[in-house]
Amino acid sequence: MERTPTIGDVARLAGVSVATASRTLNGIRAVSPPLRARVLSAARELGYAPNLHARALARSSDGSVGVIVHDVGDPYFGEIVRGMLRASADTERMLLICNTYRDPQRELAYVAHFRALRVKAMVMAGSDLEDREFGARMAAQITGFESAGGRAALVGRHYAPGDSVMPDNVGGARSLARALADLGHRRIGVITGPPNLTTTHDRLSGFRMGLEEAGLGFPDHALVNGDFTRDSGERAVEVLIERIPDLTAVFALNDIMAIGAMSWLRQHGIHVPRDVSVAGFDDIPISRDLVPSLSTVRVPMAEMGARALALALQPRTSSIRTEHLATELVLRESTVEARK
Amino acid sequence: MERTPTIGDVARLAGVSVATASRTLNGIRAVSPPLRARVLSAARELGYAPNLHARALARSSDGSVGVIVHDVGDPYFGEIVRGMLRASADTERMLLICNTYRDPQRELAYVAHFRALRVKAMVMAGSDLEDREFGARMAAQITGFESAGGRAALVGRHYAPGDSVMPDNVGGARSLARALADLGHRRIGVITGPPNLTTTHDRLSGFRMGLEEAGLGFPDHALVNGDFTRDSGERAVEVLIERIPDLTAVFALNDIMAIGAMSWLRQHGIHVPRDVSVAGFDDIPISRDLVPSLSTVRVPMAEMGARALALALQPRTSSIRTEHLATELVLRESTVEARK
DNA sequence: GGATGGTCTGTAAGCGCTTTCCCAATCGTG
DNA sequence: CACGATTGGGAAAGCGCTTACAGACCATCC
Repeated sequence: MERTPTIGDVARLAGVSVATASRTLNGIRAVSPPLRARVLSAARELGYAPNLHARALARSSDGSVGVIVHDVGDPYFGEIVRGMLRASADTERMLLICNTYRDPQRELAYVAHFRALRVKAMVMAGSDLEDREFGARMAAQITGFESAGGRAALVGRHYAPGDSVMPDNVGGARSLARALADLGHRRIGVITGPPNLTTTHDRLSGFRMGLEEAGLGFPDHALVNGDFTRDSGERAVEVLIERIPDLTAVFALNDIMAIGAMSWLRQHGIHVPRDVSVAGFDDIPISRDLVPSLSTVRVPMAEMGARALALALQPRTSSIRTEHLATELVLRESTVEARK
Repeated sequence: MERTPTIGDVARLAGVSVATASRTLNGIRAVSPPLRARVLSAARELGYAPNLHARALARSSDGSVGVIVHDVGDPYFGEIVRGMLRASADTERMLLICNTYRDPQRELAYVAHFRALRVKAMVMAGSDLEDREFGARMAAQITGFESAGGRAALVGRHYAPGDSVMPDNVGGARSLARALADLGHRRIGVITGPPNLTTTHDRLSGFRMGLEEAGLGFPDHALVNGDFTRDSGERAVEVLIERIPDLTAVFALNDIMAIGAMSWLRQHGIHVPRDVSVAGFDDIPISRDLVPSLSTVRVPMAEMGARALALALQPRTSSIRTEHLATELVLRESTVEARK
């Protein structure tokens, strides 16, 4: 078990002081070519790699950015992360990615961890909770982080006190509602997300708004809670069909649940879209490859990630900035005219 | 821009030495209850969070584990990462996850970065390249890392000199080949992965082996290169159909490419499975929800991730350990008897 | 020729934490 | 009651790096 070489070893081998070695290794100009060459070759010879903790300590921040998402395995967040990675591909910048699995405690723990790591910035994606207690603690964390010089950017959050990028959930759901109404659907079931998420709230109220504009009402029993997972979509659609046997359309608040719903329908001999139309939200990559391909609302996930990262790396402005990104209705095969 | 409180501030406020504060905060060695209480309340009052870089420097390692995968957005790697996260959920352990997008340079850079961070262990998932130069450099990195006390574990790699977990690619492909042969398929096209990946190599040779056991040959022109992405599957199947118009089955070396292939076939009026059977490999979560549901070979991805992490956290043994995990043939709707 | 200024280089003081070493106080025991 | 054995707490020495600060050297200019 050898000792890892330090900058002191490099300096000694090169016959210079550690200061000179450090300056050379960091590319600071004022080092004469001969010394510079000696240092570099010494470093190479020893296989020297700087200890980043020591560096971060001395500089009192490493340049890395903390990223907090619900689950990178979920295509929605996967795309957001991909966008961030693409935007940071060329730089040396390190992204630290954490999954909360929607556990608020874990989320707070990660924020604390990132603060302890003195990251340069944090990006948090995923709807926040409509929970005062949680919101307050999160706000306190973020404010503390920023007042110590950190930067925070958010994706799709309303309440947290930081710069954010927001997809137009309300507008997207609204145009989807109108599209369904135009297709003649009158008995529409909705599979929601967790009731305390702002995303759920927004998509739902946009949808309701769209229906009302078309002169349609929307009974409470047409609403079943899901939790944004495939299996919950499967379970929810069963409840829906039981409650409203003559349903003509199902709107799931995200694509994953729509996939679960379509699977259940298919297994129970209910043809999509002939018997029941199905629509989702997000337009995750797989949606176009489903059979039938899924009608949905496209959310520019990768772009949201990239923009959020950019926001997080820009210096702080006096006012909080919010960038709104448009969503786009994508009608595919899974929605057709309502049967009579 | 306030100064972040340090352990010194806590100690001062509590009226004790930093040593006592540190001991209290780390729960190490008995500190008398009154002092302990004073320290804890001082820490709470100041909102103290230890600087992890300083801690890592003093302890000469933080406990974190570096994870290198091709792309977490790819369901295969997503599941592996999920397995690791689940296995480390209860611990304080931090996983640092990096995407290489199969860029060997980036992969080497990440390894170097993790060494510089003095991580406790690294887990690398994804087939390695059959490239001597790259292999040598990677081996040097890993050996260096381990001889400095680090631990390395690999998922699905042959050559790198570390403990590893390996799915039985050969066996899985072999039983799939036999299943296709049993269904009467004689003209089978194969969509491969990148030719220099060991995974490609193993799956292909297993498949060939299975066919030969059934007394079938396998012409070169029935082979088209893909790169494990959906779009490459789409392109490859087009070439295949052009070359062998009376094809009865297509085997894609992973599910994602099978999805692309099915999409192309569908768009060109070729019915799966009636006209052409399609099979994949991996059994990613979406595979069962496809229409038709996809026949494939199940690879226990999450378990591989969990096992690899466990391996990485166990102390090193004198000999290299390799855990083999079984794969399992999963026949679904996308494969049926060959048409005459 | 000495003062002036510029360019390199080295010395040393941190960055914030852990941990060894040591001392003082307390305890148990014959 | 004296003694070693324990125990709790503090001083201080690092961990490996960056970066003022200052000193050395050389060329330039009046």
